[in-house]
Amino acid sequence: MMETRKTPTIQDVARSANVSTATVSRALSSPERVSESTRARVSEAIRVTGYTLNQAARSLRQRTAKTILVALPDIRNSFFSSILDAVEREATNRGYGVLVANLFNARAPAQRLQDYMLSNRADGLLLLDGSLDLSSLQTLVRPPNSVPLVVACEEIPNSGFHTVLTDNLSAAERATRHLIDLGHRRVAHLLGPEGNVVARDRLAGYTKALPRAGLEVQQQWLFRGNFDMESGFAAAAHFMSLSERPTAVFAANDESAIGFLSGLRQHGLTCPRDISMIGFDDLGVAAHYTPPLTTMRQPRELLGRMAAEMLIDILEDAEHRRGPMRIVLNSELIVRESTAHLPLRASG
Amino acid sequence: MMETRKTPTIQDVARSANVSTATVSRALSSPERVSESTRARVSEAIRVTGYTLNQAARSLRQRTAKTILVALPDIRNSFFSSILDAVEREATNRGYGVLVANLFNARAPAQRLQDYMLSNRADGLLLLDGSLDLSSLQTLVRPPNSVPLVVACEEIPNSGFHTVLTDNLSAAERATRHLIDLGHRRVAHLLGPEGNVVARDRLAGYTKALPRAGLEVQQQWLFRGNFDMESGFAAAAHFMSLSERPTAVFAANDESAIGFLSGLRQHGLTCPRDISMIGFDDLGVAAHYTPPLTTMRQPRELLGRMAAEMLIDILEDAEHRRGPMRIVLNSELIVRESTAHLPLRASG
DNA sequence: CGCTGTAGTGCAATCGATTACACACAATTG
DNA sequence: CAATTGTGTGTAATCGATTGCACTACAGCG
Repeated sequence: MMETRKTPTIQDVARSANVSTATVSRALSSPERVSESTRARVSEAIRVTGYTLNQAARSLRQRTAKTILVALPDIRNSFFSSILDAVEREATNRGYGVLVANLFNARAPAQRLQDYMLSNRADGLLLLDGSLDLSSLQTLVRPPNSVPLVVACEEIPNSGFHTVLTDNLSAAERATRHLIDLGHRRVAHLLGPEGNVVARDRLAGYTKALPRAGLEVQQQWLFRGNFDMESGFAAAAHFMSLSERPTAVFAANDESAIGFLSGLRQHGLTCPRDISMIGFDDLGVAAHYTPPLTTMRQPRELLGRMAAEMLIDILEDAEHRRGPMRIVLNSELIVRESTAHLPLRASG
Repeated sequence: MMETRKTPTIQDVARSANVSTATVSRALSSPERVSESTRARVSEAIRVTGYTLNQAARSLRQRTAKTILVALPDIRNSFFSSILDAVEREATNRGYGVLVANLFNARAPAQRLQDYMLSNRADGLLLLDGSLDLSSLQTLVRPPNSVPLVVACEEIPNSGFHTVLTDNLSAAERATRHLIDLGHRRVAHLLGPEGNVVARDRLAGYTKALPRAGLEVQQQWLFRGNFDMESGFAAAAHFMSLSERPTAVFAANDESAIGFLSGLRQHGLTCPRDISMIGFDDLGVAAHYTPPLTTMRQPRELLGRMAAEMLIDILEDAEHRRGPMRIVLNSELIVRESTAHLPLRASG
């Protein structure tokens, strides 16, 4: 057989098919420009030589890596890993690779992203973290760098970046109203991380729902949280120390809701007997928690897919002058067993 | 300022520093080979021009992508996303990018990996999935392809591949013994997916522990499972249909354990009052489940880190003739509240 | 002084694909 | 029939960095 000690190149294919390298290249990337018979010869030669494209060479010439960079605050977070999953699917379908950058505890996140993008390793950036410095992102996005960027899940205010997210404010309002509709009047909110835009919107939704029911926002019923179980767990201790305790809590996300319930359990309280709890996200575990968690389901798969679609559309359409795009997806109330009518409560 | 309409290249830097491109390149990759003063001039020129390396060009020349490919069965699975997290950390520290390939439901997984690897997009493959076809992997690993490969978490029997995993068999044995030590004599096992090596080892550990306590393996106490919550949930229904019910279950992983408990709850049974349950993995949610889950903790972060280390070590040491490496990490029993002494049970 | 060794640098080839341009030939048109 | 258009292919430049080889200058040595 062929005595190819090295990876076969397009040259080898050309030789084997008795055509020029230009023809081989064209047969690969624009088959319609090559005659039927030549195409067949090239295909056969590729088979015989076992040729595979050298992506580095193509990238160098075309200034395109066929790769997107997904930057996320924390891969371990089940919410983000679902998104990543959807993004990877869509990207793969469209022939793109997915490079991941975990920003959690990273030293200079913006710098890292910049290095990645400017070194031609990725063609576009999908940012799932709203906490980055606006000005360094703008440096990236504006000429001469002109990095294609889509922000998903989170949002960067006043940035004009393309964005895909869910209706956090209105969903939070609906979540809160769900509790109110069940008769609860003392409704607390377990906050997301300070400074986080999503957390801010969910708080805003909560804040908006209360007065509509004639209720007031009470500062001591805004529990500090951080989107993770530990912070929810800690908030439960705070809850216990309150003289006048809420009968329902709207948690900024499922993880913190679960942490909170876990903390409550330590103190002998049970959900929904002693307290109603609604979360946000509908993580996989929400349906199987004890009790199954009422929550606002975010369409994670859709969100990830649309974000990837948007970014790749931008990449493949060099003339994207259609202005900033913004897609808002709707969340859905999933009622399970962690919320109950107030009158149904046995006294604690 | 500089009227650079295009990304500055090493040529621009060379011109600005008044040296040759060769010198600039050396200043970047082997600074000790360049004089102090030149080095300073180059640094300054890089600053002035805003130069960033074109990774594609370097890859082409050096036949190195500075990237590893991580292939996993399902990113959404919290276990794998933790591993991915650790891998990403380690890779980043060592200057490598991480490309992810989600194999879940993928059409031709082996083919996809091969395409990735042979197209010079990644230098090495970190495989977190043991279900791939051995022969296609061997094609990849053996000359002339010679793709550096490390298998982690799972294992591919008789493959001779480098492997990092945990002591599944002995850990499963300890888990089972924990239940036995608590006085349980009717101990069931919620299986992992059929054909999965890890699941097989955990079953083997379970099978080994029983006779040591004078117990027999009962076929009807081996519940079908699939490492996910849904399968655990379904297994609970099967459990309920049993005439003689076990008093304790060792689940092949936490997810299925949670699904099982969730199913049990639907039937009015409570853990640990009616049944003791031990899981495997110690997912984040295990500590905050109701009840907090007793489980075998796998050192996920360590495992991910070591796997990445091993792979990158191999990549950077071309002469790795030291034979197949195999690292086995120990799992740790974490006792929480889902397991209880048999005598302490109130009758169901 | 002449010889050798070494540090520092430059020249130019190279990695493997893409693509602008040129060209040959066939088909179509006025 | 000449001119024009179109189709299919080849030649060679190009992308941007790395690196083998050659060279200079100077230090150390006998």
